[in-house]
Amino acid sequence: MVGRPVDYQRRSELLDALVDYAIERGFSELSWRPIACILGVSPTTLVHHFGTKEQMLEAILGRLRERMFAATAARVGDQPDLATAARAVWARASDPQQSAEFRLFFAVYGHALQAPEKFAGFLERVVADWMGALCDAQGPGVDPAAAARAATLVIATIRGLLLDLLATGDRARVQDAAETFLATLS
Amino acid sequence: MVGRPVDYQRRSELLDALVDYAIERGFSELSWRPIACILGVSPTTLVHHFGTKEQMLEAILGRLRERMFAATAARVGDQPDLATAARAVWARASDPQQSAEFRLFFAVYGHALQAPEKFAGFLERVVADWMGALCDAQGPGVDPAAAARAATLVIATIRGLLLDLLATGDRARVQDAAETFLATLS
DNA sequence: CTATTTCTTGTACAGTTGTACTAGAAACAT
DNA sequence: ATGTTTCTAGTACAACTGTACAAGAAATAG
Repeated sequence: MVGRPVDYQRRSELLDALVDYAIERGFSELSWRPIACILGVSPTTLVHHFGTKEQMLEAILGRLRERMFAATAARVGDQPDLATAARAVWARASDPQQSAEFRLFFAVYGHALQAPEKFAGFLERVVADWMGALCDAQGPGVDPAAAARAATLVIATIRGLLLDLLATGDRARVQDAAETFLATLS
Repeated sequence: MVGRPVDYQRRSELLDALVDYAIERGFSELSWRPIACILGVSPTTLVHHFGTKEQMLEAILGRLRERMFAATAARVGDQPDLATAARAVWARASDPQQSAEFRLFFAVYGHALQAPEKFAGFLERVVADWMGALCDAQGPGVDPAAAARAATLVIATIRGLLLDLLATGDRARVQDAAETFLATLS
């Protein structure tokens, strides 16, 4: 006998709702009961689909990373060089519509830095994913070390400026600095 | 009658121990009982000196900021220009001995971005403090807008590179990028 | 139909959380 | 010494945490 088949789509839909919830309410508000209440299901249902809370967190971070990386990698992939790729990344990152998403991103980042064992998957990819995309954007002819150097600087500067923008909301000053930086790339 | 005087020094010593504890154990492990256990006092003693947990957090963040800013501002103040000031800041920030401190810093930063009301004091100063110091380092003769632009970029790049270094541990690549950036300042 | 497995829910339990309360010890002014 | 205030500790409590368990409904294969 086979029995009722596992409903992977159900889990995937719940996971998307979980990520939305995390973006809205914040990383520190991830408890079974409040989440279940908002999603309109019972806590047991979430436990059934995601196992332990740690596994749920891992699933949320994975899906969040997929979403964020896919949204920017799509823009970066088509760009001819590093400068325009960096502009595309900054354009999306500094978009007010994405601010909640990036606030969650930095909350997870900070949390991960204080519990590296639990967030090894996140920490391994949080830089590497973008490094790959931004090195590719520079074309095959560039010296690998120089490409890595440039990509590292682009990632760091954009993230640092984003930290500033999200903390202060001083868009004029931060955007001014961003354009100064982006101008040095071309 | 006057009664027993308030022991401010006692509170200050406890606060320093609290900051040490937070740096060691992490921002998410700040509960009365575990802290009290490590400090060798009763939870009630902490409640007596710091009131509510929210007030304790505020006190910890304030003392942490004092410590970190004092340690770097001392180095920055004596520097003749922005380039050497930035080098001094980066030298301290990337020092492995300070890694736990900065891990806590970014954990708080991420947490604050998702609860701005609760961490208004932190968010107001997290950029402004350094902006002031780094604008001063450029001397009085520089155009204020240009100075703000340069200071913003220095803060953002250093923090972004630090995020990378703490996440990946790839000191060679990050230090390489840092030197490239610092070279553009002079 | 039956058997089997998944899905969902409600309940229960032990551990942790912040904090209020009580009470004694300690330190001051008079 | 007395009165008053702070300091410290112990206890208690209600809320919340993750998660285990039991039971019914739903979906499949035979």
